[in-house]
Amino acid sequence: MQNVFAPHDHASCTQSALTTVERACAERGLRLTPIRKRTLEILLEGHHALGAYDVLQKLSDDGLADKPPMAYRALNFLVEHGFAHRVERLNAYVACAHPDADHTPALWICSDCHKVAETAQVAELGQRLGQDDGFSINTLTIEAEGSCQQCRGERAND
Amino acid sequence: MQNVFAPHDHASCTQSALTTVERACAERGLRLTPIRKRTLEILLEGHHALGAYDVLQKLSDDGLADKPPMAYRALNFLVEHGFAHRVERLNAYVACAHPDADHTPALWICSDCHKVAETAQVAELGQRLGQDDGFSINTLTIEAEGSCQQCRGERAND
DNA sequence: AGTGTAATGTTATAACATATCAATAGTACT
DNA sequence: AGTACTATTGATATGTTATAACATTACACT
Repeated sequence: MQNVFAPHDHASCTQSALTTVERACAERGLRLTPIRKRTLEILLEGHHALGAYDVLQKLSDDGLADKPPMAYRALNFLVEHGFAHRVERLNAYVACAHPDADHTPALWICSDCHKVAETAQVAELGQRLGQDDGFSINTLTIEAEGSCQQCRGERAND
Repeated sequence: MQNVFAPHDHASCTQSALTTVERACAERGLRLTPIRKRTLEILLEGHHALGAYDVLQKLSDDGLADKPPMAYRALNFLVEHGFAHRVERLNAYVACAHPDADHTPALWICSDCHKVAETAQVAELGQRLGQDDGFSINTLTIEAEGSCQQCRGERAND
């Protein structure tokens, strides 16, 4: 998994995510309807978290949806099936960087460039944390705000 | 640190938290004004997360505050100084179970009894996670939703 | 065509949060 | 005590995020 904070070929990055999701939907009998697909594309435009109303605005520009529930439904579909993540700290959403894996990600939110990256699976870690307290975890949220290597590097050159 | 999910002497639990916060404020030159103190007491009434407007309602019942900013100011004061935590997943607030330590807690949210517990410090763990990605963490959020031992035990008896 | 289910469309409102400015209370100094 | 300073509170208005509830349309299967 490449570092989303670093410069990269974003077009191919987007395309591969889209293809992966399309395949996953086909396999699982899920319908990637126009609204849902466009919502995913919108989230994939950058590695930034977008609020539901930001997404709605773009959907509205495209004439696809113009009421809050429409955006929320599409976003919830993507989140439910692991094609996007909700960023709790931002009340916002990001496209998933590797939608083919069933994973509990840790999200890194750079407060400088506002990009959001995710790590590999950390579910195991959570289970271990919970066990100490006899707590059985359904869903785990790990999010950090800080600064990415790229932004720290740039600040050093100021 | 005792298990908040388990039955316990809540009066003394509350009292000791209150005393600890009072002492901390005295030491650090912070003003635990009536609104702030009452807000803490409200959060301490149970180990549940309360929304800002729930808190506001109670403050209003006591004639202490009746406008949203008043509740938010008190809550933010408590959170800033480590006397309460914001639960991102719930957009809600819990009293801190050990307000004397500077800590990054992991919060366990029982979806059955709705109590919220916290573990000991997990900041170190986060730093380690972040390092792998060259990410420098300012604040770390770890929250899990699941079921506590007590509620699982009770369900077994259904 | 008829039925069941999933998805979309629409209205209204609930729930959460803050910007801004005015008034007041506490505090520190002369 | 009086003044200046700062923190806190009081009040208005609005911004932002999210969902309940219900109607309609599209699709899949018989």
